[in-house]
Amino acid sequence: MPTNLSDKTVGRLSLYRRLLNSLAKSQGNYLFSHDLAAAASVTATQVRRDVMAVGYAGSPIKGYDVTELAECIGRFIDGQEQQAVSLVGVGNLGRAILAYFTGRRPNLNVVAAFDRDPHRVNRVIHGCRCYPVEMIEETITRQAIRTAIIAVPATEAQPVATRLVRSGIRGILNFAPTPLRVAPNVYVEEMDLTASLEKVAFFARQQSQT
Amino acid sequence: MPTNLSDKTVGRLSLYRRLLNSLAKSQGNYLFSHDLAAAASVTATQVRRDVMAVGYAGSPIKGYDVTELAECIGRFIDGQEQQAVSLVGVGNLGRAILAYFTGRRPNLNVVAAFDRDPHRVNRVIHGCRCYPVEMIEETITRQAIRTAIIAVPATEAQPVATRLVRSGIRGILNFAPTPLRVAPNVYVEEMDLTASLEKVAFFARQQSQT
DNA sequence: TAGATTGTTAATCGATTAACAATC
DNA sequence: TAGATTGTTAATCGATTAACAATC
Repeated sequence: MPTNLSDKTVGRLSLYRRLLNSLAKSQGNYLFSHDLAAAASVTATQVRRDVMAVGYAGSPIKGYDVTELAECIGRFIDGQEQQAVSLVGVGNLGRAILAYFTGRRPNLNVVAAFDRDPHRVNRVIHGCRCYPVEMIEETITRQAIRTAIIAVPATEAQPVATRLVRSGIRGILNFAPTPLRVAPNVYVEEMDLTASLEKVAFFARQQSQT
Repeated sequence: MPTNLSDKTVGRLSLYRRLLNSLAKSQGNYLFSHDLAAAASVTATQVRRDVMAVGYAGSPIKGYDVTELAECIGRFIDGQEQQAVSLVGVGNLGRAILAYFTGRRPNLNVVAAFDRDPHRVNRVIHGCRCYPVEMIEETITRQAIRTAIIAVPATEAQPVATRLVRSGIRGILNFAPTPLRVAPNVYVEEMDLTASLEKVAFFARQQSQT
């Protein structure tokens, strides 16, 4: 119902859902906001605010029904039907991403992978069919795929992104170490491993000096 | 010199440095703030603010000297000596991370990897020696490593993090899909691939509906 | 009821953006 | 000089946090 959810809120909701599923086993079927907050490393108020955003109401005595809340978040994030994902770049990182997501989210499947290397195409890798990059437009349009993961070298990321958007992609998870410029109606999440590791190294150094 | 740099600022600086190195080849040796801004997908004011933070001064006529600025940022982020990194978890994702960082940053090397699986230990993978997890404390303490990457299953992430911090680790890049709770003097960067992909899928769905 | 939690509003905090005098 | 950019301050924006009445 709330149409404008922030980036961060959606990320936290995704995390809550997973935590709920694992907490339900160890703890009971009811949780208070501070239980969930502790598991997610956020504040209890933040949890209340986020849960409120999906329109689920807890009880002041019992707290939140774990099963119902998880389902409610699921309906909210996943929508009605299954969502197909495509992957461009089946190198070391691309294959690891494929393996990572295989069977992890039932409603979120990588159904098509693309690569330039002739040795990788026309094979099934981690249960996903790998096509040549020339077939990006045709495959994505035909299967009406809206989400893509980019795991190609930095120099190729922008042209690939442009082709993807032209084919109908509206959300991109970008592992290439360069920012993408796309139309404003396309959501891009940058996963810059180099920048992240440098940040960690920087603050680690700073901490150990004090 | 500026002691309190924000998380995001350091990340952008890391990006600028890489962009500068590649821009220097295609463009000249001087760049204006809006050139760098366009490449990094931020505003020119943001670039000026960030550059100012590392203490480098540009010229109103020439702009920024690409080589000098890149070196200045490098000195700032990397510090004086090389920085060693450790990796825990040499599964699909761990190996891809190893391959990714090998030779990419000269000052940032993964020098020790750890795994529970006897088939993976005591081997050299992508140029990095792999030890059994029992040797975490000894190895990290002896080599005075301050930075670590966690790529183990969610259930093992917290105990691994605790051991790492006890051994002297002060910065963690966490790929395990669960938030870590550590002492406040330890910097943790969460890399939650599942949450990121769900975010992308969510906004892609929302965009294509409008 | 008393107590702890809930949904929700108000205050705070920090980062981003806009604006402008100083500079070459 | 005129012009475009710089460093830097002030205004804006948004998210987080704190506070509180309502609820079981």
